[in-house]
Amino acid sequence: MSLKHAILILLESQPGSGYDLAKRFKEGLGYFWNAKHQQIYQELKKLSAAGWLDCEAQAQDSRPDKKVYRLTAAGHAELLRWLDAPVQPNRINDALLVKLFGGAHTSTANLRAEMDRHLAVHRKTLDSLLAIEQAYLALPDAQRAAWRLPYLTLRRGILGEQAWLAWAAEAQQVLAE
Amino acid sequence: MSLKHAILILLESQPGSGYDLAKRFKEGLGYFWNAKHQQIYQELKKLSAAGWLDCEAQAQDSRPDKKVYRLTAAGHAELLRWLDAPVQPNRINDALLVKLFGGAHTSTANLRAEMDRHLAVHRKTLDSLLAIEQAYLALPDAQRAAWRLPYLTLRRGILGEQAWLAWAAEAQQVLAE
DNA sequence: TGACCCATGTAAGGGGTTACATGATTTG
DNA sequence: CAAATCATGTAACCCCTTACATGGGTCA
Repeated sequence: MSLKHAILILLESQPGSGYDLAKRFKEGLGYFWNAKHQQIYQELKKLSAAGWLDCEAQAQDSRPDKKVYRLTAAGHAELLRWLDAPVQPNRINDALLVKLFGGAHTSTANLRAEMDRHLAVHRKTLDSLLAIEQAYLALPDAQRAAWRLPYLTLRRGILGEQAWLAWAAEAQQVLAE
Repeated sequence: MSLKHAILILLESQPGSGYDLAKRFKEGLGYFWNAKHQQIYQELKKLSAAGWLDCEAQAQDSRPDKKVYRLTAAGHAELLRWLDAPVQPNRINDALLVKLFGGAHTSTANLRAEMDRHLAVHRKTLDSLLAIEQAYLALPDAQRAAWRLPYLTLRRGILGEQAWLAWAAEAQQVLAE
């Protein structure tokens, strides 16, 4: 899939370590691509083996050593190739919907409780996305222009979460009967 | 995850073969849970090994034999257990957003073409969901009541696709500049 | 005749999670 | 004193996709 290419994109704009990437995933890409550190370290190894990354060990005092990765020319070429190729639309595998689909076999109280749990998560996600949007909108024009494509992905998150919440309202009405 | 439990739900309401389930996935659950036949056959084997399904070979003339699976008591208990337990919110790994995020390294023409491809897919999906909704709304009250929970999952699909399209309109405006 | 439906699988490999493992430094 | 941050990994396992494999019946 495209964890590989997400990593290439992040390292293209700024070399970094695995730990570093994990943080950047949580912040920038986190709301539409998740990756745990274990997987990131594995991918970095594979990307290096493929010749797309160079790795330089960097000693630090009073901190563990780190390995700083950066794109090679081949890595850059691969990134461009991937960006040029079509990506497949996403499959969505949503366990909550499976549960609702089969919900006739359990109590509506249970389903309501489940919805409430998810509602809390989605509300929190939306709030944090809106906060990031506020920060973006407060930037000077030049920086806003530089971030306009990442901003589109943020908008996707916001519209998606708002739609989720609108649906949840419908669902709660049905479950209240 | 919950492919196992999606299968249990389908077989609970109606015993069937692997081929059969693959079709039912495409129709009923398909817009929020995807499964290829290869995986379904594997899962059926595992579910049988776990004692959750019984399998009965059924000979047919002028057609290949089929294996009809149905829930055991243990399978039914497992389904109830799963329905009672909380499910984790979904992770979303969306390659299109990764591409947009890194889109500064390619041409906007390329990004526009990519968006157009996805747009066509999402429009088609929405159309088919709306058609299913029309069929649902035309049902007599009693049947509508019986399908109200699956209908909620359909609504999720509709609201989700509409939100996607609204976002795409925003994105196209940005990419048109 | 070619495409599609019925019907079932194996095998290889990639993607991702969970559990386990270590150990110093900084902050509340 | 406890928790979080910095920093890196291994191993086992599950989930899922892709490619390969077979073979009869129906319909245009």
